[in-house]
Amino acid sequence: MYGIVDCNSFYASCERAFRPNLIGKPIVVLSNNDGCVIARSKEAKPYVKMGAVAFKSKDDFRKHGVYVFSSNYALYGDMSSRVMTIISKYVDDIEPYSIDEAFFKLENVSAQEAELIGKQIQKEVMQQLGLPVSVGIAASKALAKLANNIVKTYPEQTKNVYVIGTEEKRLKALKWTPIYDVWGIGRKLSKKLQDMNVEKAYDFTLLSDELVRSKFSIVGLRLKHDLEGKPTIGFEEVHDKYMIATTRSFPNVISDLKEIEERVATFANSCAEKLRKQKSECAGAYVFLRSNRFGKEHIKLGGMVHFGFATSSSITITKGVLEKLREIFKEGHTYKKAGVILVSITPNSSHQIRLFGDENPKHQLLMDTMDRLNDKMGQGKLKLANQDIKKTWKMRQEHLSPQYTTKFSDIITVNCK
DNA sequence: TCTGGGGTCCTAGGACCC
DNA sequence: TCTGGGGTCCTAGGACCC
Repeated sequence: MYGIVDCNSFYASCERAFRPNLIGKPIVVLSNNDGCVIARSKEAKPYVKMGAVAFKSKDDFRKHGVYVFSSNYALYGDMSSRVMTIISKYVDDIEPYSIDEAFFKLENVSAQEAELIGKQIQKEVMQQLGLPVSVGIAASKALAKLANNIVKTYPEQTKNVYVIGTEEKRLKALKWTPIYDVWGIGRKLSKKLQDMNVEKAYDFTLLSDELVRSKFSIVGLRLKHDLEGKPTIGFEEVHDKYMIATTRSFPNVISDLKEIEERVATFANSCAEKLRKQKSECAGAYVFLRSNRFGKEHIKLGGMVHFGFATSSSITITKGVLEKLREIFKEGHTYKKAGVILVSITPNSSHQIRLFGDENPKHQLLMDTMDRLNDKMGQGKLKLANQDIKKTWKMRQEHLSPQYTTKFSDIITVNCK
């Protein structure tokens, strides 16, 4: 059987785990730059829409006593890995799917046993981390997702765990689930399906394989089979990232190339650090620049750099990216967002040596040293000279909570009487 | 003043190879 | 009169997910 564990309102729950006085209170967590709402506790859902723009919602927050947090990824990332560790103890295989979700596999268990395991996971995560989770279990990943939706809708009746263990339950679940709630059916596809009179997940499974294949490609067909209870969407082994990106919006628009270069150099450097962390190299990078998508101007520029060999050197990557940036840059426009995306990523253990034009081996030593120093002394202590040195770009984070679990100075003190 | 960021997978078409 | 077949790699774009 396949299962999925999904943390409820994960970011909001992480904040609450260290602030018990917020139990039962509405909480929202904002995106980078405190831009918009990306997580809401159950209590906040009636008052705040997902994606609500923070500066426009201030009055609403005040009116309903909503507690507001900036996103604290050091905290969420650490809590996430603790959740994953607990799940691993109970299951035969685990596939972390996102920061707050993981699929798992159970071999040779009955529906009753599976439910018991689900309950144990739920209980231990709550006890050890104070995080509420929903568990869905079924014969395939898509059905497990469906079961999870049922839990989210009926937390009391299901007691946070639901198993689709019989054919009868499978059909009931399919007939209950609107097509737009099916995992893998987004806005575009649900519109298309509704035009074909497919309202429920069940209706989708009634279409012929040929029709689904022709209209929704192999992806749609796999989903259909998964919903029929024939597990088709595979269990993915954890692998290194195929793509690594650092992209940011600027607080204000920028039109000066020099300023953009500084920012982009920092993005490239941050990508290179992530790349080295996963022990990979890349052979290319994409750099892009674009205007404010809410403004009058609509300009999107971008270009691909090929390094000619696989590298993880910040120097090589930044240099290539900046050259490409200068090439694509157009004077006389205002830009709001830029980013760097590394592609053609391969493990550094299989580095292909080039007869001509490989990288200077000294880069590797220098990067190792930089990484070690930055690890020890704090991120960004050592930078490349083309990064933003004098002017520091700070993310707007007016409601940031402490790094309770990853920083010695932020560990909370508990008084035991 | 202010509107997020980071990923995956698939398809179609072009260029090329034998 | 007729004009093969099978394949790879790359890129851009679209759809989706959290």
